[in-house]
Parts: sequence; C-alpha cells; structure tokens
Amino acid sequence: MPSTVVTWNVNSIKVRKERVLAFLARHSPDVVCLQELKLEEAKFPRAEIEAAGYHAAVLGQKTYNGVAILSKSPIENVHRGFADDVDDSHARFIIGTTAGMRIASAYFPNGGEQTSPKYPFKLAWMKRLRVYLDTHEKPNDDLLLCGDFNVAVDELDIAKPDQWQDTVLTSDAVRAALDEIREWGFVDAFRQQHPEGKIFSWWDYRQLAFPKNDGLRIDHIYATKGLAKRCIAAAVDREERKGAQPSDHAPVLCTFS
DNA sequence: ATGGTCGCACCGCGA
Repeated sequence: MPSTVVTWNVNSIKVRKERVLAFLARHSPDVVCLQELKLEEAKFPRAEIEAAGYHAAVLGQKTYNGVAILSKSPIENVHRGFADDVDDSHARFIIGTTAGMRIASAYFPNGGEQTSPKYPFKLAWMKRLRVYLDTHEKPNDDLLLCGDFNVAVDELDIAKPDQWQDTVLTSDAVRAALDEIREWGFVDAFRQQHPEGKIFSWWDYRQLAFPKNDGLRIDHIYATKGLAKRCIAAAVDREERKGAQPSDHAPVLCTFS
C-alpha cells in the first residue's frame, strides 16, 4: 500500500487553514509536514485537523516559526527541538514515528542577509541538526527529513541562477552545511525522481514571480537510502500557489511503495 | 517606474 508524504510551508496556519483542509480532502495524503504555523500550539486548529481524520504533533510559538506533523496514523515518540541547550527558543524542528517511518518536519532559518547575525545562526542551526541526527537517529532506519530548508542546492533548483548567486539560500557555506546533513545518510528523494530539475516550490509574492515561474526549490524531502529506493513519484502541487490567499510556498509530495 | 507582497503585531520586522 503506497503512502504519500507532503511538506508545505503554509506561512500562517490561521490564514491557510481552509486551504490545508481542502488539500487534505483532495489528496488524502498519509502524512503532511507543515512549517511556519506562526502561532502557539494552543491556537493550532487541532479539532478541525482531527475531524479531517489526522493526528497532529505540533511545536508552536507566538508570531514566528512553528512546525507540525499531520498523519492518518498515530504519531509516536515525538521529539520537539534539538534539546541541546544552545538556543531552542525557535520552534523549527519536530520528529515522530508514524506511517511506518521516522518523519521530521523542519523549518531551517532563512538567514536574512549574509552580514546579519541571522546568517551565522542559520549555519549553526544546520550543524546542530546534523549533531541531532548523529546523537538521536540512525541512518539505517526509514527516516524522512521534510521541510523548508531555505537552501537551493544548485542551478537546477533556481529559475534564474544568476540572480541568486552567493545569497543566504545559495552560498557555498549553506550548501556545504546541507552537504554535511545529506552525508549523514540521505538521498534527495524529489531530485531522484526529477533529475532534470527546474521544478520549484517557492515564488516571491512580488513581481509576478509565480506567473513567470521565477521560483526556487527550497522545500525538500530527504529520505534515508533504503527508504529512497521505495520512492516511486514526486511532485509539486502548483494549484496551491493559485487562487485566493496562497502561501508563497507550494506543497511538495512524495509517494513511497 | 531602480519598486512592486504577505502575515503578524502594531506603524517595523521577518520572509
């Protein structure tokens, strides 16, 4: 029985709630990893998500960040944050066991500008994620790292690569930090299905970026090697970037046999 | 035209 896993930066679950519920009804995915909830867990629309047939594991905070895992199956052994006593005030990482896999929903820091303190925070956060994996997880398990990574891996992830050279989404340092995470034991499941690239998951709200398809692929589904062999399809649901009140990110879907 | 949009919480900040 195949299972479909989705990652989607919703840019406010309060504003996107009806779209998320319609998406669940339309695709009936097994698991959905959400990012940028932008609210505290107490304000998460748990009752409506559960009425739609999903369990929810949530790590929220007021105003910023916030991640969740929705699943048709119960979500066990949930861990929130890195618990590394560095700066765990950002709600950016949650992991649990569901649908026969270990699944993480991650919202990597954007990084602001390379001159801002947010940029070294991003690089340090990525190193902390690698340490978390080294300490708490096993690359031989079936594990998915899903989320808004805020990294475009190469020119195939960018409509206009010349306009994104050496930014916080593309710098050698962030790409090297993502290499370190991948080398823990991941395969880019979406790229494996679409080696030709040029399929995007994010378009700036400004400058008609979506109608021009001037986008980037910064939302990713990384699978451990055994699990990646079971990936049979991957897609971006561009419909969710259309119509009233879209998120600037579209959902990325991956189906496993 | 050298900008142009969102969402949140307030009139700036983060993306």
